[in-house]
Amino acid sequence: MIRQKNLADVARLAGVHASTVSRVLNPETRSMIRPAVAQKVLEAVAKLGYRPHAIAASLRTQRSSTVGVMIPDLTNPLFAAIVRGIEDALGAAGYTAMIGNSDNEPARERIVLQKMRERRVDGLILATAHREDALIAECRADNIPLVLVNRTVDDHAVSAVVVDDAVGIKLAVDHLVGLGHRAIVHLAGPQDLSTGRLRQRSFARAMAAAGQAVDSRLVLVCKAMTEAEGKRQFGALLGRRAKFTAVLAGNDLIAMGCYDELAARGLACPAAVSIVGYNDIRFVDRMAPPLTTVRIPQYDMGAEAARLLLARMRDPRAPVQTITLRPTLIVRGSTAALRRQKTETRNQK
Amino acid sequence: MIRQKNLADVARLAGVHASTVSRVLNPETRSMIRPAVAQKVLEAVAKLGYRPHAIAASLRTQRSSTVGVMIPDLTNPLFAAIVRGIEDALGAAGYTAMIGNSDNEPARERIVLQKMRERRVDGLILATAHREDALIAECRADNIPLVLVNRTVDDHAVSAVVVDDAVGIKLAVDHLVGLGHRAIVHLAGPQDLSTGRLRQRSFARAMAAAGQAVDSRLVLVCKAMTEAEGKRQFGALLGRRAKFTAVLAGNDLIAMGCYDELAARGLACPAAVSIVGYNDIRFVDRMAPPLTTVRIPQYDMGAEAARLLLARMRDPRAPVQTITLRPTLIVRGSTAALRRQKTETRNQK
DNA sequence: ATGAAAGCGCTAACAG
DNA sequence: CTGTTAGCGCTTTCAT
Repeated sequence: MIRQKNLADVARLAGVHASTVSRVLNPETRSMIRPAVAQKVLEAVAKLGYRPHAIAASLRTQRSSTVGVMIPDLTNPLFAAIVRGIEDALGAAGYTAMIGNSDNEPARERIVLQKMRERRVDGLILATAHREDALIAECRADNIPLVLVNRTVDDHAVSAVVVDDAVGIKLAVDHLVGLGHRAIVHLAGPQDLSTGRLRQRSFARAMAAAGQAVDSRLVLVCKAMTEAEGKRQFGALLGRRAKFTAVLAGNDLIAMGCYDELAARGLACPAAVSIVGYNDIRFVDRMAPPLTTVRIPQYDMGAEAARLLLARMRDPRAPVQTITLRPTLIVRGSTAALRRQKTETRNQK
Repeated sequence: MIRQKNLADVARLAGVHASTVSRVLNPETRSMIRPAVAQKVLEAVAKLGYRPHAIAASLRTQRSSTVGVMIPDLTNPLFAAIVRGIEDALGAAGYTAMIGNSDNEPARERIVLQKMRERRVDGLILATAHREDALIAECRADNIPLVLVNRTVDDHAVSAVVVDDAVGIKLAVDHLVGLGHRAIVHLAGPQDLSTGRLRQRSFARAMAAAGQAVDSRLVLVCKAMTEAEGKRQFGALLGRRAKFTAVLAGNDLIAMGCYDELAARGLACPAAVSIVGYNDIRFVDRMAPPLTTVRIPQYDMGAEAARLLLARMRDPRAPVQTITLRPTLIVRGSTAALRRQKTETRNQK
């Protein structure tokens, strides 16, 4: 690859000094230069096909215009949607996202974060928060602008964009209770995640508010928010012949795991069991049956997180705040009135 | 944010020169330094919590260790999977991916590419190739290491990792013909994309090879590989009362659009129409009905593209090559033998 | 085996 | 309004 043109090359051709070229090219300083000169400079730029050297500029300005975005896994549609929201909002402000996948492994989290900080990202958006998170504490101590998305930390010492899970879970529980369900299973997410924990607590509260007793044997904690783990836990429950008529899953993937386990046992949803998911990730509306789930504004969460971070990067003393977005219930085919499924439930063996 | 530690800080504490610290920290030059000194340096590094300044290093070495990855849309599971493959393979070699979404808009493609080149990416992986692509021609002229993935260009002047669509389409056609289908629709992708074009031509050839005449009225070209466009084209076909019993869609999303249109008209798949997709993106196995489709090794395509690029970046004279991976047919519930659906097809209005 | 010095390309005081 | 100058933090030749 041949040497790219630099400011000096452009300056020479335009018959001005390099700093003049720099000023022409920077919108902030453009007005300092006489239009006639600016014109000449722009022509030289075009003629040489000059491209600014962002790395050199970063070194000089001590700003990379890059934001680190760490998520568990890009192939999870939830995070893909959040990332798009982040990228679009950052891009509009001239920032670029540097994306890293942690696969929910703390070791990888460290590596990814280390790499981002070596590249001197101006800020971080993390979708990987644990309720108590040493890595996040470190970032905070180092005073790097930081926003969490989807999950948050227990001490709320960091800005975050989350969903009102109390509302979301209540919508789901009331829907099921309204359909006549009483024995409702909750397949909670990991309890070291704010989402897993809050949804579980909200489940208990919502049931109480609906005048229903929670059977603690019907609350199981999944070790991960995955289909495999959902299937495993739900399978264990079915294996011990628990009595129930509906399941509220910690997220859509866990709900998918329930679908799998039901299929494996020849049971039908919603005929034998009603199932509600959480998040409304892409494609769950096309499943068999279409999944009733709690919709959260995935793209907007990302965009909002980016905006929060942008504000923080502009003004490092911007206040820590948690933005809580409202979820909505999307009723589809995976839930049905108890009456209709009663007989078939008895066939459960 | 307080000033981060630099090499000079570490050097001072360790009582050596900054260049010595640099040599200790670089695996390539580590052996130049006496172990005792290296030890002292490492201690100073740890004590100060020194983090290398990747941007400064990049400016000096003229290598960013970053690769630009442009895709149409991250929320399309096909590209999310490809990106994961790319990221994992790049990461293993110490490179980072800078991801950009084009949304299939040429204007955005230009902007994204411009940004990547300003950041001096060491190479590019593009999943956005058009059969004739001016942007790619530019990159080639500028001699930047470049690999295409999924799609390629007509002149094959650029390295690429693609799928053998002739094989994939033939598998699909033979499957349908084997089920007794004769009047088969092909909803092709855009003809300015290698995938859209090649799959359409392969469809004609595979039909011929199977001894079937292609009714040109049954071949429609979608303007985009999306659900909406699939639904639209398929709807138009149904609107004009075309006679057919099966559809081979240009990709899974187009197939989803067919599902939508059938549902809107109260027609059943596969009872009224058999449908085959392409790509086997995540979740199509859970649709109603589970989609019969051609599986392509999405993650591996990404990983392979990254490896090709890494080789090219190491040795700029590495040969241009196209790697063609084999697809497989995944038979699920969206296809059925003709006999069973015959009567219902007649009910089509 | 280590230090000294230069310079990657840019921006931002400062000078005029 | 434009030029001069210094320096961001690092790597790498060159010297010792």
